[in-house]
Amino acid sequence: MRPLFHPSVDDVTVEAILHALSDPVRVAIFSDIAGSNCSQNCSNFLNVSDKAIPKSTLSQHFKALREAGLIRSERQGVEMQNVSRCAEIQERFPGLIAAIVRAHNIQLQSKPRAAKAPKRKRKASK
Amino acid sequence: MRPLFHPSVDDVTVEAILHALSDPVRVAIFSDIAGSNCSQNCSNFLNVSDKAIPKSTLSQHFKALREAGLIRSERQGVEMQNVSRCAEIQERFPGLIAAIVRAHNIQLQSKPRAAKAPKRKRKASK
DNA sequence: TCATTAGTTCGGAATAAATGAACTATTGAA
DNA sequence: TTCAATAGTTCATTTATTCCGAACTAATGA
Repeated sequence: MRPLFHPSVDDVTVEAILHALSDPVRVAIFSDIAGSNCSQNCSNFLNVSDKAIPKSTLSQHFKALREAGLIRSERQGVEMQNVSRCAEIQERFPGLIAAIVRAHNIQLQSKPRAAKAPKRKRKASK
Repeated sequence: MRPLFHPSVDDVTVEAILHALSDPVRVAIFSDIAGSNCSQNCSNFLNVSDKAIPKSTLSQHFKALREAGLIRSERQGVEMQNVSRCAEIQERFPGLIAAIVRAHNIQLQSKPRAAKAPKRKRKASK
């Protein structure tokens, strides 16, 4: 199997980071990984934000985080260990990750139930 | 014409903000609006990041910024004036917007030419 | 070797974004 | 008032992304 791609920190873009963390599942996963000092495997997140997530979808979410430069994934035996790359990103974009994680926590506290983005209110005419 | 929708600051989500600013055109527009103290109309941005943007697309970008709670748009005569809602968001998510704008500026300085995702195989000159 | 576990990749359906064309609102001039 | 110009929005169609079940790969242990 080809090795997983990890961008150099110099190739990491703000856009990619924001896009990766603009998904409620991914920001929850990343926030968890970044907040723990030990590495986390994927299967720990088969249930995030109170709903089951298919493992193929989970895998894509991890890929998005990885290719945005937010995490580093390394196979360790039969499972994958994921650690955050906060320290590197902090050097390139000081305060960015911390501010996002902090804002995410504030939101969790203010709205314990609804963490989703505002959906379209209008019904499609077709 | 139905009035433009602006979410209450309490309904603003981190996800929506990050999603809105994960697009290179939108973050450029927002950064410009947030950095200037006078309001800006849409047409000022028909050329952003060295490429022409169709006005229908621009309109959608402004809508995205507006519905994420990042800007407030008000018609003034024949044109639309846009101001940032940084102050409100700062109260809800302290430091978030500032960190993103700062990171965006850092990226502009480090890569004055390529602001897009790293698709092409270009030698990284570090 | 085979079974199990953990994750990736593939392919098609569902969803979202980009944009030319048509439309709406406001202003100013005739 | 009527017409033209300007500034944006909305619609409809094309294009790109995302989701997720099924099939696949890699490591481990019996």
